[in-house]
Amino acid sequence: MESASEGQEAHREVAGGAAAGLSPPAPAPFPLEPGDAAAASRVSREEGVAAAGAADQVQLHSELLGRHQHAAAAQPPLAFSPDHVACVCEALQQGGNLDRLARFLWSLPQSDLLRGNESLLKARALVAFHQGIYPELYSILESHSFESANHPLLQQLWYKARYTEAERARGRPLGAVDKYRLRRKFPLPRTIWDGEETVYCFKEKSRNALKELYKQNRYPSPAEKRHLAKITGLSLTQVSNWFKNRRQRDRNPSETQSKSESDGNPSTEDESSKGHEDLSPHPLSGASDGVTNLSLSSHMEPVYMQQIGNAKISLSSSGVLLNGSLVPASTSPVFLNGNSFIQGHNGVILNGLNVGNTQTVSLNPPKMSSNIVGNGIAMTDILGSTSQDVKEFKVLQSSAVNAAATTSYSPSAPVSFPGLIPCTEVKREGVQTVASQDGGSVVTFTTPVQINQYGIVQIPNSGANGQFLNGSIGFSPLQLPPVSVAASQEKKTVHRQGPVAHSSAVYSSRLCNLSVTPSTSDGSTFTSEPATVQHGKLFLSPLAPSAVVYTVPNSGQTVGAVKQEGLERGLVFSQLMPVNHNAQVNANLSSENLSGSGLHPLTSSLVNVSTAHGFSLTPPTLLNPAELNPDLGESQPVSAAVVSKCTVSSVSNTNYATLQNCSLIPGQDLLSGPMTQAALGEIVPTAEEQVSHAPPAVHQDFVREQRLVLQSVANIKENFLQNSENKATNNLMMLDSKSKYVLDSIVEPGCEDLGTDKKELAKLQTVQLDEDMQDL
DNA sequence: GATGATGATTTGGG
DNA sequence: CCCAAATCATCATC
Repeated sequence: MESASEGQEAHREVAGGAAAGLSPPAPAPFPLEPGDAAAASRVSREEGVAAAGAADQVQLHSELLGRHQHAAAAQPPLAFSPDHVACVCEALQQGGNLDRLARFLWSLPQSDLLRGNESLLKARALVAFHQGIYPELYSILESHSFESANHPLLQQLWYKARYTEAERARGRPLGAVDKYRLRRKFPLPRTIWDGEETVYCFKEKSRNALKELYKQNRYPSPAEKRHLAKITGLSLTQVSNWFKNRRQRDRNPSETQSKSESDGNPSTEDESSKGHEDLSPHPLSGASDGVTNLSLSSHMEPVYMQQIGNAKISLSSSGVLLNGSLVPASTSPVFLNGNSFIQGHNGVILNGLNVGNTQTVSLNPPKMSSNIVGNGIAMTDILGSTSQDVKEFKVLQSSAVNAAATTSYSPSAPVSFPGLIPCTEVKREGVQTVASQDGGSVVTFTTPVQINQYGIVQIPNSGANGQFLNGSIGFSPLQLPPVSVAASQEKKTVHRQGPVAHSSAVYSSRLCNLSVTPSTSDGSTFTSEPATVQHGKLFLSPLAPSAVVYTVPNSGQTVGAVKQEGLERGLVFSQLMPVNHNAQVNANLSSENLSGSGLHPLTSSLVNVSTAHGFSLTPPTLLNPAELNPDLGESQPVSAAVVSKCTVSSVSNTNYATLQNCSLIPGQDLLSGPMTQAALGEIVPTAEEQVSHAPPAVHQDFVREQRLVLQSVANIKENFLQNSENKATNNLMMLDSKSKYVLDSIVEPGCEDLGTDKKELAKLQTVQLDEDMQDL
């Protein structure tokens, strides 16, 4: 309840909340009241104290300097870097001491170094608001494009300032309608708003994500909810409430609510949203009736959607997701079953996770080929998919125009995913390679593909390496023994931060080795290219022509368990980085299995498969975010960006261990601004990580290198270190297609990760203060 | 202001 | 703890 309220408040504050007059119960998102204990408490303990201390000292320092040098009429020398200033600003902001913040700002030199410093601008905006100098506030807000992390706060400032102005002008409190009109009259500047429509506190994107999952599963598992919450930025409670309400309203046909979502095409949504009244809660309810929805998301391309039997199939160049988790497709994959998936060479992802019983996804030759593979443009974010795309089953043939790659699935033998629920199969009948238009993509399924609920993909090698994808991607006969990582099964709540976060960060930022311990045999199979297993570490190198990784061996999982919880532990395979004739696979085992940490298994299990052999898409095309999607924000999950930036980082929070594609973060900030670190959540910065913020050189190496590395958390640290040492040669990157969402959910910029800086600052200022005192 | 949409809350059951 | 059902509160729109 509390969390719900909190979440609601938080969102309302951010979104339309302003209209309601900013309900007071919840702590204000920003401390406007000096001495706000709640705000102060938001500063993490150690760091917070340190920051506050530093801030105090800096404040004193600046005041002293001001007094001391007043006579000289000289601008006090900048005793600290812009980052330090930013940190102090943050500390003062969080401490709610705006008056002091104002004085601090006032005392700062008009240094160019500080110009453009976002924290400083934010602080100035806060001060302007606090002092009622609204024109200045508006000017600040409109003159600088702020990071999305600061949007909520600044948006609120914007609206509240407008309200206050109007109230003063009218001499009476504003009503909801008045505020609504003001919001319309003074829309948020794009500098503090991503442009995404927000209705009822929920962003359209979030709604779409919820709808997507709802269509496939009206009763998402807790894990799915968590994942959804993560990617939507909503709280778990909100997600649960949403599903609850949605189910309820779907159940009540009485309501006119054929719903806005079903708006145009009720028929297309009925299967999933209506007619399920009798469904009993079941994680696979969506599939329980054999209905599998392949949602489609497409931004600008025509998409073809076909419904065969009771399966809905939506395809798009930007990625399709099946059953559950929305995973942004980087290269236009087809996601089957969200959490874990296998992505083929050109973007076909077959996820083994409970695709459902007896689900058969038949893909019509021509259509499927062009759609699933129609990958050229990929980059579109799934969440960005307009519900219309999905609703309107009409969709149409995707113009393969954009598809530049050709992928053909033509295994000579059935591709089976052992362990998968009975008869779950994805088959492409009428195996025919569709001639790609202008070299477009072609996907051909000659044989049924079976996926198991663990995301294990076993593709019975059909002779010649079981050419599965475009001939360039084959399945090696090699089958590794079931992998299980010896790890404590401690509850997540135990070690959330600290070591866990750290290891996960390291882990994700530099993929190293996968320590696998052949053990339990739950049917898990790992199919991959030649690999070597040494000392519990599995090194899969050069994936040669074929670079499709499958499997998600999971120790301790009951074969029959078709629980999505378990599914989450599967590895997630995604093709994020087509690299020239190189194959790279990064595998990450579930953190839960690996370390028993609190890392979210779902996101912590990521595998990137980069296979470029035979890749026909020209790197530039794929790697240019702007081209892919001009609207992509800096936080968009553009795998290509990684290639260009070559900076890898990771994000993890209490529940998540996410492999972070640093390119999503403004490179400069990442490299230089500690504040960005803060934005990364609970990652514990380490020397190794610092190193991971690799120089451009990494990119080169990365591009050239073929590597498949799997690492277990058990060895994460040491392996990482090893890799650090061998950085020159081992430049690995873990890309996470979900990064964006992770980033989206990041809040609390704070100074938590600036511990070092702050301490140094504190020291510095202390020394200076002492000196000043002595002078005085 | 009326109305519908939507998120949250409460209550009761399993 | 999750769910369903009823209900409340708020928002968005006309």
